[in-house]
Amino acid sequence: MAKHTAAKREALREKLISIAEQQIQAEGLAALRARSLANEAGCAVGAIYNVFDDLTGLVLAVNGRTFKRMGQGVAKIMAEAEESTPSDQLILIAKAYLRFAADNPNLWRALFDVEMSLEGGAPAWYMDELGKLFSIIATPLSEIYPEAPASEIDLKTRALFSSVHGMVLLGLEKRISGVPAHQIEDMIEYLLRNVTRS
Amino acid sequence: MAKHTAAKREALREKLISIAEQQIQAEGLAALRARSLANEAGCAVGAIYNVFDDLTGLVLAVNGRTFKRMGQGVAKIMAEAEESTPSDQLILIAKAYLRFAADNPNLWRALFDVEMSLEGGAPAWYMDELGKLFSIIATPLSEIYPEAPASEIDLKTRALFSSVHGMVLLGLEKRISGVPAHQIEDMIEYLLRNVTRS
DNA sequence: GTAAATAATTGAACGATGTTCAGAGGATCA
DNA sequence: TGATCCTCTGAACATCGTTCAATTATTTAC
Repeated sequence: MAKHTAAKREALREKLISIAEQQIQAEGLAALRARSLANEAGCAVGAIYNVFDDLTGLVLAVNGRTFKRMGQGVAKIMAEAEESTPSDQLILIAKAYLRFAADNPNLWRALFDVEMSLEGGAPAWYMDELGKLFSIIATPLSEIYPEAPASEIDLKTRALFSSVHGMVLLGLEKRISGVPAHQIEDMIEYLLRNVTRS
Repeated sequence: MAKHTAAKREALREKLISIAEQQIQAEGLAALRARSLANEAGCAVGAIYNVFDDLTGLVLAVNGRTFKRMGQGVAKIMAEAEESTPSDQLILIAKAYLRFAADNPNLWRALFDVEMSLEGGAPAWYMDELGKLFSIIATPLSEIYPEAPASEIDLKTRALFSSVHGMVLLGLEKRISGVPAHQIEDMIEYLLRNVTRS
């Protein structure tokens, strides 16, 4: 049984991620507490630091799950929309993004609120996941602008993703300029319909 | 001299706001420390709480200044662009917003990062300042859509502001998908030019 | 002008927080 | 079985925002 400790380690890791996920979902990233995590996981506070560098590492693991779920949701929408026009596809993707954010507000916010001060920025898989999302957007965009070079498609992709992100972000933000979800849908529809018409 | 204490109180208030403003500008909102503030202001930590409810109150005061400066910057651009087409005006406003954010990244971020958990959300003057920004955007939009009812102009205003905000936010975010400032300008130009063409 | 009342200021103390680390305990391997 | 390694423990540490009894300054009342 040479793998006993490794298995226990992995079990604790998964357990902590699940508990943190629940906690963030229920109370938000800012409410995450090391002592409360250890309590619910049935371990000592120090054990957390044997599995993760710090709480940021744990949150990044939670975000990995969130990214995966979000990616699956968006990919599923795209699979169902093979026949639609590129413009409709973009709108469907954006609405799927909105729906995910509206259904998982705290987990979604944690994707962008986590403190990543150390070193050169986000970890590689973070950028990978973002890249996947971008490439899903780039596909219909390439159909709309068949002559455009890759650099231009990339710029338009970033522009559209950032715009939709902004509408979702501020639209869901109750304290600033929050609006009903159907209004956010209308905003998305207005923007994308007008940008992408030829 | 019945006003001595009130004057001193106001002086300390202004001093604290200025110091906090410097600190946020230099090191970011997260680096603000009560003890460091008191040190630089030459008072005890407790004195801060005689002038502000808590550090959030102080940050809100800093944000008030920031909002004012930003509003002036945008208004100045609009004054210079009376002759331009509505579409060009929108682009100039957005670029002024970008320039302000790029020139004052930490103060600009503090506008949205400050924790406003208490009660029903942002203070009234916060919404007022946002309303002013919205009405500046609504003016050229009303020219582009002269037949649109107010509710529709409002929706489009929110859509465009949120979109530009998103592009500036993610564009300036080094760790996620940061890009050179001129690329953000290109993104803004692409989006607004295409949305607003008739 | 002086005494009483009111307000501001102080800084040690409080309760949290994330993180660490010496010691204890269990797993692994020769 | 014994030696070695790794993990786990939880008290201790440094730091944070915030409080509050005591002290000092200012204002008011006479």
